[in-house]
Amino acid sequence: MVKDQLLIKKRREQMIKAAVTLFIQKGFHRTTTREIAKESGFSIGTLYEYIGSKEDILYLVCDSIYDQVSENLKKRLKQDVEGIDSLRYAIAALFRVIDDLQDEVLVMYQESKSLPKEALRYVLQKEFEMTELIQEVIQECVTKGHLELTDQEIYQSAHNILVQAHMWTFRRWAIQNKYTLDEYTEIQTNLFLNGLLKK
Amino acid sequence: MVKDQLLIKKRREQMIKAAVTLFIQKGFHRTTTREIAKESGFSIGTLYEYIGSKEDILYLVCDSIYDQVSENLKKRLKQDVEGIDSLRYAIAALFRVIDDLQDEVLVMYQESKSLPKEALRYVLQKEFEMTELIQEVIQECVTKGHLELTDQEIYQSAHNILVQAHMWTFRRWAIQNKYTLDEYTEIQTNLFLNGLLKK
Amino acid sequence: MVKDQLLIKKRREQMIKAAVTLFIQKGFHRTTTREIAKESGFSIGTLYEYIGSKEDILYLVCDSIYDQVSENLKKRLKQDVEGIDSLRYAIAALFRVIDDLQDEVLVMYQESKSLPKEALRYVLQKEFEMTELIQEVIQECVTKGHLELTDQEIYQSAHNILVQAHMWTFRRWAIQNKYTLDEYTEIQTNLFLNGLLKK
Amino acid sequence: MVKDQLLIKKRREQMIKAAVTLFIQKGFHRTTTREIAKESGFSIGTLYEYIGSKEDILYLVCDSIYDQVSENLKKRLKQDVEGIDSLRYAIAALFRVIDDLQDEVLVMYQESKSLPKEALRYVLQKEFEMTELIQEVIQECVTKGHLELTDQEIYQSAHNILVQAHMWTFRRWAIQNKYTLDEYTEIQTNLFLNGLLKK
DNA sequence: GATGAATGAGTCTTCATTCAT
DNA sequence: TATGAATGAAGACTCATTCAT
Repeated sequence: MVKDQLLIKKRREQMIKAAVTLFIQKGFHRTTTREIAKESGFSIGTLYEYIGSKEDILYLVCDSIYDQVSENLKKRLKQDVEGIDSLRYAIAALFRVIDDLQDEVLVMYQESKSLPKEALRYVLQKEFEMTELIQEVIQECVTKGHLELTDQEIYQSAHNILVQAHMWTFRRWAIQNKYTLDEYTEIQTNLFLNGLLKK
Repeated sequence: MVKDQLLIKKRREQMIKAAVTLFIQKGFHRTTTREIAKESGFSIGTLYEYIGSKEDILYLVCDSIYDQVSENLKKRLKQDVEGIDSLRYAIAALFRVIDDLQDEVLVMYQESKSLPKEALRYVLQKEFEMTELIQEVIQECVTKGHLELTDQEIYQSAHNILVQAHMWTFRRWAIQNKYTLDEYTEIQTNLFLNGLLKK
Repeated sequence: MVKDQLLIKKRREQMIKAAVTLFIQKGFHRTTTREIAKESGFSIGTLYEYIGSKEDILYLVCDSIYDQVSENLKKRLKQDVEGIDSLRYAIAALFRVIDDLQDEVLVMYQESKSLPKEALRYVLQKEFEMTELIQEVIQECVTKGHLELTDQEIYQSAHNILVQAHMWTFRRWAIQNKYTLDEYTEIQTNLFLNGLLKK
Repeated sequence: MVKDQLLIKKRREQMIKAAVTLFIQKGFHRTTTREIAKESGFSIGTLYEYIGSKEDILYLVCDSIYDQVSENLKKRLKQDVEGIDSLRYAIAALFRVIDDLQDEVLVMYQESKSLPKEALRYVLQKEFEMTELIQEVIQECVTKGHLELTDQEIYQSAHNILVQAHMWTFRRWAIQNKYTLDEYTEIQTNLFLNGLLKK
């Protein structure tokens, strides 16, 4: 196996990019390691200098996607917004991040089940942490008195919002030709908030 | 190919049952036709008397699941409930149906993407029709003045409800150990309705 | 896997014959499963209907050779010969059997080390049993008073005789162009016996 | 390719040592060049500065083992022993040398067949020369009248003795847990000589 | 002289599908 | 109708060897 850490990083990025492209087109199982190597720009031998098995690629892909989503989301959440708008803003931010990484997210949604058990657990953990980011924003709104929700409702709302973000990709056939991302964001935010605002 | 229609039906049901069991355990791609034949109780030769290719099995499975969900849901929706409760009732019914067919729904969620294009279109069409069932219930509430929603909101709400039903299965790792189906139903219904009721 | 036991036996015999031919020529590791299939007269797919892995073939080969050697030897040992001649006869019989199965024995000598652990143990056990056959003949001569040997000497003599039989194959480059099997048998018998006869 | 002869010698010795260790553990074919390089303490690139192909390593190993055995044996044979004892002594010396280089000898026994033809011939030549060393000792005993043997018997006896020495390694599973090297030496010497001494 | 990243031919093995019985 | 033996294309992965630095 190759030693140069920088090279490893570079090559793996090449692989991940190639893999996402191919997984989108044909799914994980129908994509061959040779195809990934070719799309990555190197030989099958070289591919295996950087991974141990085909499943490793799927893992790298999932891991990288989470990191990207997470990083981008955190970057956006830093903005200083107050009150109920902080939640509005968070939802919009999340939706936008997912929209930007649409293909990647879709791949992860469809293929992560093929991960070996241990890796799957790890990936689910990341999904959990992402949900918590949203949960915290909601919690803050509740704490500050802008929303009135039970703990269970907070927890479930966070999951709902995340799934609604993912929905934008995995149900694109039903949604994306109906409205733009901005419209979608507004509709979902309204549906969600109108019921939660104190009356 | 076999001609006796009754036999065809019987054999296909055997296959579908076997396939669902196996797809749940190992996914479509990791399940072999031989395994399906064995689990079905007949030989690989016989299997191919009733299907043309492995993908046909996946199609049969998906088709059958939709029919079951659809049929069960329609049965439940027949109940005569009035006003906003009709929607409450519809949500509960949907959630219950999905819960009953949990494994099947999960398989469809995870594997339908492997369907050949034509078959996928057909299956999505069924998903559409299912959404319309919910949409109609919402629409009725709006028409009758129990809810105030734009057309887009109606459309999106129907999708949301359906996805929330599916969520109960594909996010079970995060939800099913938190609350029972009844609790889940109540939480989701509250979150949804409290915002939609006229104030 | 194929069910018809008779067919399994037949196919495996084909495989074993093909494998011995090839292993002799190029050794186990340099022989591919495809070559074995081809030489056996069927496709690679069919080959794997009758074995689980390449190592299985080696095991089948070794097992079969032992059975052949053993069977042939036992057949020959049945002859009714008395006194010290029973030993002379046994040695000659053993040498002849090994000579008949020269290639097979050589393969086993050179390749059995590549057997997976468990299989190796099993094969060594068979080698042991074969040695015991010789040991018994010697023992009988001692018991009857034709030879005077300690237990250790009996044990070691049996091993020596067996190795001398194998030697005829694995040292053929030094021996077989010097004398015929009959001559070899006589020389070895003399060298061995002349020292053991009571003086 | 490197030119410094001293360095070549040093590097090759490192390689041989590493290779023997690994060949013992896993055999020639299952050992990779990378592993040999690593165990040798240098890179795969460096390895190929000192050899042309993997087979070269096997050749170096075999050649080196013969040289060691041969050298050690000759050293021991120098002792001044007279009469039949010279043969006793030679046998003991040979057995001891082989015992000292047990692993190496075993490797050679099991793997030399994988040598390319030309190299194999060369190695067999060395084996021949080694046999001749023993042959000479026996011949001397015959010439001096201590033993009475035909030429063929002399030739074969030398081979027998050598194979008995090797047997100590390749049949260790049956012998080494029965008696010590000294006991083994005594048994074999007795079995051999008692028949050859003039009566 | 030493390094180690890159290569790709070659290997074992799987599995959907066919077809004679 | 049912069976299951036969097929071979295709896939994951290995490893001896090269060569630019």
